[in-house]
Amino acid sequence: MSWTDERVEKLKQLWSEGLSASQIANQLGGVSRNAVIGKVHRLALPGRAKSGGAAPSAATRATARNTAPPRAPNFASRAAGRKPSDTPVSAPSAPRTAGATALKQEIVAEAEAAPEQKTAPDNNVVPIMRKIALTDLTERTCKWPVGDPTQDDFYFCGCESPENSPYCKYHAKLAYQPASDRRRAG
DNA sequence: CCCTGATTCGC
DNA sequence: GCGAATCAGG
Repeated sequence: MSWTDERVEKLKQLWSEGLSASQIANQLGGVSRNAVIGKVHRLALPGRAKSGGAAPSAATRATARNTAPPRAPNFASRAAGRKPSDTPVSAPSAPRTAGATALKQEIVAEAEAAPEQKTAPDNNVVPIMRKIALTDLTERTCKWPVGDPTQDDFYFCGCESPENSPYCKYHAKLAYQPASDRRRAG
């Protein structure tokens, strides 16, 4: 994936809105958080403000950096040692499309299509809902939507999900059940 | 462990 | 220019 004008614009926008690099990487799709940070630097965008008011500036950072120059393993090849844990993964609910609007629509659709949540899960009480916000979702948090996205009490499950699955163990079952079974599993 | 941004440097 | 590996820290 390359840095097209549009993607750079999105990057600038999200970064200025205070989203973290990993969150931006997720929204853009196809890039790692490192890529985002690297791009931010190349664009010379303002980094995240440091402590209170005092200006850390170059001096402080330079000093801190100086403490760790002797890095450069350089033995063999780094390429060989690279771990391919950079799975794009592309979850079903991955944005990828356009802006927040599209994202929200997608979520709404998903929420309406999937769970029947009921007000009383009853004997079906799910594990532990961390009740996290959209912006707190990561690759390993359950992205199961709970409630009405247009309501204030909407949240995502947020449980631990197995790295590849967009859902936690429990919600993965619900999500991937045949529609016929889902009717009563609610 | 999870996460954050910052930097270096092979590509 | 790009971004993984790494560092430094919460």
